[in-house]
Parts: sequence; structure tokens; C-alpha cells
Amino acid sequence: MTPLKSTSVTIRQVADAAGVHFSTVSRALNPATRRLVKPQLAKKVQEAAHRLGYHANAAASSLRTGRSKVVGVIVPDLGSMLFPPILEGIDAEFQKSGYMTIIGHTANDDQQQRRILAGLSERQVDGLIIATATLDEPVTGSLLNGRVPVVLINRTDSTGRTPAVLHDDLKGIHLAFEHLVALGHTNIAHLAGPSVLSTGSLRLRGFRLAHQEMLAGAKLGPVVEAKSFSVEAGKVACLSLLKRNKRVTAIVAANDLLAIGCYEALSELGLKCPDEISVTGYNNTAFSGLVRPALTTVNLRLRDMGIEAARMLAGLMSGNAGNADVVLRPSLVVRGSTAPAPTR
Amino acid sequence: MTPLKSTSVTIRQVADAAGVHFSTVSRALNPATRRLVKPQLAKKVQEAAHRLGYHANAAASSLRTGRSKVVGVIVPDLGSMLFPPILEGIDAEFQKSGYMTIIGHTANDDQQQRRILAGLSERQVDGLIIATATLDEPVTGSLLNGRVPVVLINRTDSTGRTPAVLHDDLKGIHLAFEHLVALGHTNIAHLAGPSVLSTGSLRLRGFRLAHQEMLAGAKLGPVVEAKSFSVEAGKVACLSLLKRNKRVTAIVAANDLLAIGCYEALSELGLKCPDEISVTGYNNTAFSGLVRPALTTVNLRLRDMGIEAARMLAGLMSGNAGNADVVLRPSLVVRGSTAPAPTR
DNA sequence: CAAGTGGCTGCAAACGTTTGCAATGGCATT
DNA sequence: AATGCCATTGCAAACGTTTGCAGCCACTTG
Repeated sequence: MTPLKSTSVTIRQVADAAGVHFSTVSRALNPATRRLVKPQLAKKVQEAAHRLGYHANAAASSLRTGRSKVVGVIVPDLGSMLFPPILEGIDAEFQKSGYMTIIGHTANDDQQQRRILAGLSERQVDGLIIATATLDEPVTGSLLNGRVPVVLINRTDSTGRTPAVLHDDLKGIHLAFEHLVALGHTNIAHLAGPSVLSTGSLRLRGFRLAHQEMLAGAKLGPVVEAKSFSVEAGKVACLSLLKRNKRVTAIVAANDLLAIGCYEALSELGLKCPDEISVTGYNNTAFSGLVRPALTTVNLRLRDMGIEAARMLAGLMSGNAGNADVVLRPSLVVRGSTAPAPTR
Repeated sequence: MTPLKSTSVTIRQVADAAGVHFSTVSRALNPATRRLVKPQLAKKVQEAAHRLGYHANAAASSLRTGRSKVVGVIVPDLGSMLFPPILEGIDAEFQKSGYMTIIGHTANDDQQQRRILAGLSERQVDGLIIATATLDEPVTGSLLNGRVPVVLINRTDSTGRTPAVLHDDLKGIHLAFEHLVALGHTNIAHLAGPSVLSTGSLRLRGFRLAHQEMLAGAKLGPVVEAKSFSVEAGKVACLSLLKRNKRVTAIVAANDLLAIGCYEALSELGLKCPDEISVTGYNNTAFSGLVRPALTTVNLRLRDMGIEAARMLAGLMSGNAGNADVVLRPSLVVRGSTAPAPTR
């Protein structure tokens, strides 16, 4: 009843300006239907639209078509340095197809996550990329009453039913382990991440497999699980690890922050890295090259992960089956935190 | 004509279930109009809505009201570690009022920025937070045909007409400078950031003012401008600085990355930090405490900046005037990169 | 007791698109 | 010359809300 805003240009005004019916304007402006209108007329319409500064009203379009050209992305923690490159990749890829992304930040809080999902549902997102999967709380195949396709990223849940974009963590740990073995280390420990996260538990498994394969004779190296992926937790875990295992000469940390925690533990114990103990990280976080010693770590293709997830979701949104995961191959970046095993 | 999706629950179905007219459902579900319907009925409606799993269709609501409950945030570079905390603050604050944020990532590309603005305009965002302001390309007071209120964050443009949330950079540099003077330094240089960014030019001005005030007698310390806020640019600039100024004992860098660049330059020249030359950074980036020596730097309240910007934008969206900026107070974090001036 | 009052609910018109269908006109086919 | 076909355009009905207005009823008031 009340005209809440009279400012913005509608399709009808463009129609008047071009002297055609407004439905023709709609067809002329939409690439998918443009072939239905005579090229010459289409051009006239486009010029009129441009002259008037017309912008389609996505709300109306979305209401009519049921699709919003918006996808939701849910991350646990923006501050972790892991997600910004991923988000950037997602954004870059979706820019090509005209989608925009709403990001939701859960701060690892389930309540919050539910609120965010509700908000995204209301806003009719066409798809969802979720980076908060945990092994104990599986994500149902497609949330939001099955209306919306979902892809997981970075982590997966326990069901494995939802398509995901991941890194080959087994491979990544293998690379680090292999590097240490080549340096002559035989007493290698693992500083593991939380086992409820797929990244934490997979890397532990990778460690066991690598150990079995490359140090078949020796008994499994010591493992300690950090409470969280943080410097502090890494330091605590590393201290307890070294207290009980004096012969360790190398530590494979499940994460760069944990590796930095090792640095702190080592300096507290008066041990030199890498001369007495080698340390490897995981993620190749931005600071990896800046700390001293510069950290030898496993490089993840985070931006590519975002791109792949966006592509996969685009596929799902246009009706593809989505029965395959994408698994990216990590690589090793050798820096200064690893050295030949000390001779005793 | 064709029912594109029949799955989702509408207001009418809830109305049928509750035995009332659908307009009553609308009123009962909207907190702002709930007082118009008898409490008992309202409860019945809410129960029915909950039972059917009703979620409002934001597209329809947005079409009718002209407001989308979505705000846009434009950042130049997600990877810079500066913006994630800001985004988090924005998100946290808006969560309270039911807004969600679409983030646009320009990669410092004007073309891209225009595309993003168009996309946000189409999607009827109710407000805009912009972190990409530069001094040479002023942001018009309210973009998108004046329909949408805008607040700038972190950087401002040259006009100063758009409300902004900033840090007091003059104060921040003052703190660093003061600290160095207290340590006995008298030959202090500035490694400046790009002068087209308000952060770059303001910090330079801060340096000049601080120098004038605290080292009134001495002539102004040497200044060199880095091409960009990056480690590499910092190294290059620092090398050229030290080549021409042998007597410098302390460097105030405009940014942590530039400070790290100094570290590299110093180690290349065989100079010890902090024994021979002290260095201060700016931003207190996550890695500041991890590098060696740990960096003395100016701490910014990034998350608070996001919160303040969100509050300010909320104010503008509800009709406030917006004729005041918010200026946050930085603080100094003293770590290991600064020491008493060497005696000659 | 009539008239007014106010609380509650129903009615229906937008908001700006998209799109099936109908109408038109030009052209080729029989 | 009548018919059919195709290309192009117009027409109008949704999509699911919000909200001014009108109607209804139960009260209070003079």
C-alpha cells in the first residue's frame, strides 16, 4: 500500500523508456532468454536499462524463481588463518557465475551454528559450504529440509555421505615422516590434534601408517594428543611428551601452531631445534617462514580447496549427483626446523 | 505459473493449521506486530509454525518491505590477517539484530569492486561497510544511488564525508616513538607505508609530529616509503634506508610486515636487532609474538573496530545522522625487538 | 438504550520478477 | 489464394510477504 521506496528503477520504467512491454525487457536482459527477442530490440532495451541505471531486484527475482544466487559458507573460526584463503578461493570461483557468499561464523558453538543455518535458510541460499564438520556430530546429507545441497570442506564428518573437498592428510604426514627418516631419524614422535576433528584423527592415522611402513622394525613412536590446535596446547602436550620420552629426536606436529608450541617447550627445556630435535608443522601458515627456525611444514592448497568446493557446489546446484570427493595433494616445504638426526 | 518448488512451508499453510487468516499469522510471527494479536492466538500460531517447521521467505519479505536484513562488507584482501578479526566483530554484532553479511573481496581491483557493488545493490543490501577506501578515489557519501548507508573501516578517504571507524594512528606512532625515546634513542627512522592509503600517510604524519614534539632539537629522522605493506617491500626499503643513514639506531615501521622486512634487511647487513638497531611494528599481527626477536608493536583493537562499525551502520540504517567518526585508542605491546640505544 | 470506542481479525492490494500461453504478423508451402 | 508455421511480442498469473483499511464484536459511556 505505502510505497516504501520509490527511488529504484524497475523493469517497467525501462519498458516505458524503450517503448516495449515489460516482459520483453525481462527477456532482453536475461542472457538465458535473450535469444527470444529480436537482437535489435534487445540492444535498445539494454541501452535504456543502462541509461536509467537499472539493477534487477534480486528479491523479486528470487521470489519468483525460488533461487537466490547466494550461497552460505560456515566456518568455525575466522581468525585461524586457515579459512581466509579458502574463502577467497570460494569467492573468486563464484564470482564467475554471479553468486555471492554469506559467511557465518560459529565460534565453535552449536547453538550459534543452528541460528546461522536458520538465517541462511530464510534467505533461501542455493547451496552451503560447511567447514565445521566434526566426527561426533554428523552433518545430514542436505540440511534445510533437503532443499539445499551441501559440500563439506577441510574436515569431513563420520558418515562420509556428504560430498567433501579435502586434503590427503595421510599423504601429507607421509611426506613429513619420509623427510625425517631420510635425515636419519628413527625415534619420531607425533604431537596429535584433537581426535574429534577429522584432521586430527586422520593425521594420527597417517603417522601410524607411515611409521609401520618406513620404520617397520621399531616400535611405534610416542603419541600425545593436544587439547586443541593452539600454541599453548602444543607447548603443554610437547612438554609432557618429552618428559616421558627422552630419546625422541624428531616431532611431527599435526599443525603449525602445535609446532610453535614445541618451539616454546624446547626452549624451556634447553633443547636446540633443529640440532637436537627436529620439528615439522602442518598447514604452511603465513608465519611458518617468519619464525626462527623457519618451520619445515606441509603445504596445503587452501585457495584451491575453496575453488574446488565452489565448483563442486555449483555442480550440485545444477543437478549433478555429487558422489565423489575431491582430494588434494599436499606438498612438503623444507625449511630450517629439520636437520640430520644427532649422533649419540 | 509452474510451481518451481512446492516443498517449503508458507504462511498460508500455517494459517490453515492454526485456523486463522494468513495475515494474522504474519502479525503473530513478527515481533514488531505481535502486540496486535491476542496473546493466546499468537501462541497457537507460533506453535503451528514451529510444528510445520515454518521459515519466513526472506525474498518475499524483502520484496514487500524493501529491506533485506543483509549488509555488505567489502575488503581488499582477506589474506592480510587484518580483516578476519574485523569481520568476526562485525558478524558477532550483527548476529544480535538478525542481520547477515555478504563479504566481497576486491583483491585491490577497481573493476572487481564495481562488480561487487553491483551485486550487492541487486541483492538490496541495507547497508555497506567498506574497508577499501583510498585517498585518491573517494567514496561517495552513500553509494548505490544514495539508497544505502555506508561506513568506512580501518581506512578513510580524502573527503572525510563518510562516517568511519578508525584507529588513532597518530597516537599509535606516538606510543612507539615515545617508547624508543625512553630507551635513549635519538636517531629514529620511519619506514612508511604507501602514501595513497590513509594508514600509510597518517602514520608518517604521526612520526613527524612525534619527532617534533619529543626530539625538538634534532633534525627530522630519515623516512623511506615502502611500495606496499609487505615483507619484501619492507626489506627493500629498509636496505635503501640504512645504506644512506648509518647512524640510525631505531626504526619505526608502519606495519608488522614491514618490520619483518627490516629483520631480513638487518640480518643481511649483519646488524643485530635489538642490540644494534631497535625495530617497532604496527598492528600486533598474530605472528608478532612468534618471530624472533618477538616484535614490539602497536596493538589495534580490530575486533572492536568491527563491532563499532556494525553499531554505527545499524544506527545509520535506522535513520541516525552519522556525523561522528569512532576513533579507537591503540596500545603498545613491548616485546624483544626494542632495547636501549647502543652507546657509541 | 443508543451511540461511541477500542481491540482484534479478515480482506486484498501491492512489492518486481519470470514465464506459460495467446496473439500477431510475415513468410513459405500446397 | 488459403493454410500452416515460425519468430517475435504482449498478456497476466503467480511467487510469499506486509500492511492500510474495513468489519466485527464486546464494552463503556452519556
